[in-house]
Amino acid sequence: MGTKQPVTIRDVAADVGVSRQTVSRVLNKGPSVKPSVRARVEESMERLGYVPNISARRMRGSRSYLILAINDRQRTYDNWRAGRGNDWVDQMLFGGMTECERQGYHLVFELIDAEPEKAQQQLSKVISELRPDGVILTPPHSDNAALTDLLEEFDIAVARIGRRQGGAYVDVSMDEGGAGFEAARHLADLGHTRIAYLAGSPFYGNSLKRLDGYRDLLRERGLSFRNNWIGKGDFQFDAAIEVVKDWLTQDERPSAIIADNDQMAFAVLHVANRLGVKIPDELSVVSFEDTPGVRLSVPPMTAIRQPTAAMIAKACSGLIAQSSGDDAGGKYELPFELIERESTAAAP
Amino acid sequence: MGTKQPVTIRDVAADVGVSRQTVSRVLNKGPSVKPSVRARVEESMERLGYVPNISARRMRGSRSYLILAINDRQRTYDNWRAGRGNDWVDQMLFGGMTECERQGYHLVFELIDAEPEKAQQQLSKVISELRPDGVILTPPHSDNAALTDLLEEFDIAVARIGRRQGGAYVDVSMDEGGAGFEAARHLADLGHTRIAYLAGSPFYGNSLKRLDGYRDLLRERGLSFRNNWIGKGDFQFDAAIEVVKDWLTQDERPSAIIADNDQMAFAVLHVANRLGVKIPDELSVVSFEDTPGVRLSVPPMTAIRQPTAAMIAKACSGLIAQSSGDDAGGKYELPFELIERESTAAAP
DNA sequence: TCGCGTTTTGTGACCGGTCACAAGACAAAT
DNA sequence: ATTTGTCTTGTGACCGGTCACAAAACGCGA
Repeated sequence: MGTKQPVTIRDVAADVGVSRQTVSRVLNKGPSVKPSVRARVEESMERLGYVPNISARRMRGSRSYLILAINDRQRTYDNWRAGRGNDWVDQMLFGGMTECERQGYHLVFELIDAEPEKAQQQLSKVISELRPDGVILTPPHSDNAALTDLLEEFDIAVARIGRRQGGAYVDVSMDEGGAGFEAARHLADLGHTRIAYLAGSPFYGNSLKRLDGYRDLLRERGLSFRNNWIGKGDFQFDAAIEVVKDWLTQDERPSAIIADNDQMAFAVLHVANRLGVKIPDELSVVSFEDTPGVRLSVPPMTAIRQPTAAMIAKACSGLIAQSSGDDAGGKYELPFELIERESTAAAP
Repeated sequence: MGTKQPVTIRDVAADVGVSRQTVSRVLNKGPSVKPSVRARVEESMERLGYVPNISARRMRGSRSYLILAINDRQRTYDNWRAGRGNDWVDQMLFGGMTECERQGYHLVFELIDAEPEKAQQQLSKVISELRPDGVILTPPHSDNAALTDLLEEFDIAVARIGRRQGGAYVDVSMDEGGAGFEAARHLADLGHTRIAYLAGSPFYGNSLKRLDGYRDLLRERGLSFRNNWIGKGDFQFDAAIEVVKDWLTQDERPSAIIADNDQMAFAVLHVANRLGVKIPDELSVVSFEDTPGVRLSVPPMTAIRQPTAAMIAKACSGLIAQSSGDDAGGKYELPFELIERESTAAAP
């Protein structure tokens, strides 16, 4: 019905009796404003309910107050279609939004295809339309050099989730090695000495880091390391099934298994159930991926939880700092969380 | 490194040898452009890689090409903190993004507190900053009249998810009555005659609609309706536990239970398991909420799935149409899906 | 009191589009 | 050939901020 007109910077200027520029300076916390004037302007902004128009600021100004978060279209589609219930986006939303809001920014999500050609084209379009101050790349886009190159051309700050090395980017990752170490330590503390490890892929850096962490713990505790207790599961349910079946039918079977992702952890549950091996009484399981699946399994699984919300929040604050001119890049490694549920217990 | 300059409307105009306005007209698919000129402009836009700057369009123009989707902050926080893995946001993201992209729009998510005072204030701020063409209100905000009033004042189109009645708004909901009917029919078709119903809240309209649907089916099939087989679960796990315990320990117990939400469906599983009642052999269960929890339960549950992605997509297209001037409002009721899993079987 | 450097404030142009309106082109009618 | 009406195209102002630069006010020593 009504057509409420928004309050502009001119309204405030007129109200206080100063120029637009002075109001603008107060707004941007610029220097060279007499404290008494600043106070009067701030009071007026508050009283009139002035809120700067983000589009106008973007125009002549150099900042757009927008952070763009890029997600993989296919994965989002799969989550939607299969109803797998990965809550990655929820976590991003909460972490990113909270931080952006705190700093007067807005977070915009976009879906981009993983296929390199399409990805570049789509990103290029969104960039031109929105001209965000920073872009957050999530896996698998974090690894796409064509995208970072493109963003560099446009002189837009970049944050990559799950990467550590290279470039003047804001890289936010989790301490994967520490997670491998911690998962194993949790089991060792429970008295386990026969700890097997269902590895993901040797081509995936983070997977190797976790495996190293596991090895370190074994060494530190003086536990024997057996090569055939490193299973090649390749992140697949089916492949893991075979490996676990093999392990559990040996004479001396492991008393605990660490799985590099949730699908393989499910495989452990599946085989154990079939073979009548009780979890956690006879076999403990730790997953490296805390998706809803492992939280709701029977029994609910002890898992390493990736600090997704915190990582996105860090990415946002890093990007905002960078586009404000201060620092450039920055590498952050955030702590994980080991969530104890009911799939781990004292060694039999 | 590089500082790639974006292509502007003037670049295209100069390239083709026409005025800015003509290019603008082609861009907006306006009338009164000679076909030959239109073609040349389009070719030039394509060749130069021209993409209109959304901020600039917003300035003088009346459209911002932004749709704002409002989510409840608390619920998002809970999902994050508890890791419950509700994939609502995933679904919204996929459905909304896809539709917006198709029409050259962008979707922006914001978190708003449910508390009326805060909600108004926060929404007002975001509106002033972003000036979106439309806002999607999701529960519980759909029911907040203060918000719709506010948006009307600003002359911004509104879409409400999960509402049906009143106002010149785009209302998108699910056929709740049909869902209640269908859940019961699925069971009746399996030969069940003793179907109990764990009701949610009598203060929640959709809850009542579903209950009515259930009643209709019973009447249509000539099945006996028993008042004490309508359980007051109030959407709570604990309350449902008591009701179900009572039902399953009676002489003549129900052979099937419909639960108004996933928490209560879990309660059924829990009690049945404790009492040694086998699901689905001795008792069938249908849930009204298809969250990851019920998909991953043991056994996975048959459930009514809300078409969240489709609802948001519809909301977006409705808002875009409305802000383009055509229609106003519009009430849409989208079909649900009954997903058969392993918690329902032929009556014993 | 004056001069000079520093701090504070103001002015006009501008960002990249769209709006309102005017002007030009062209075909049909007079 | 002139008029009239419609279709097509162009012009200048403008949206709401920020930039670059100029002007005014102030502080302080000579």
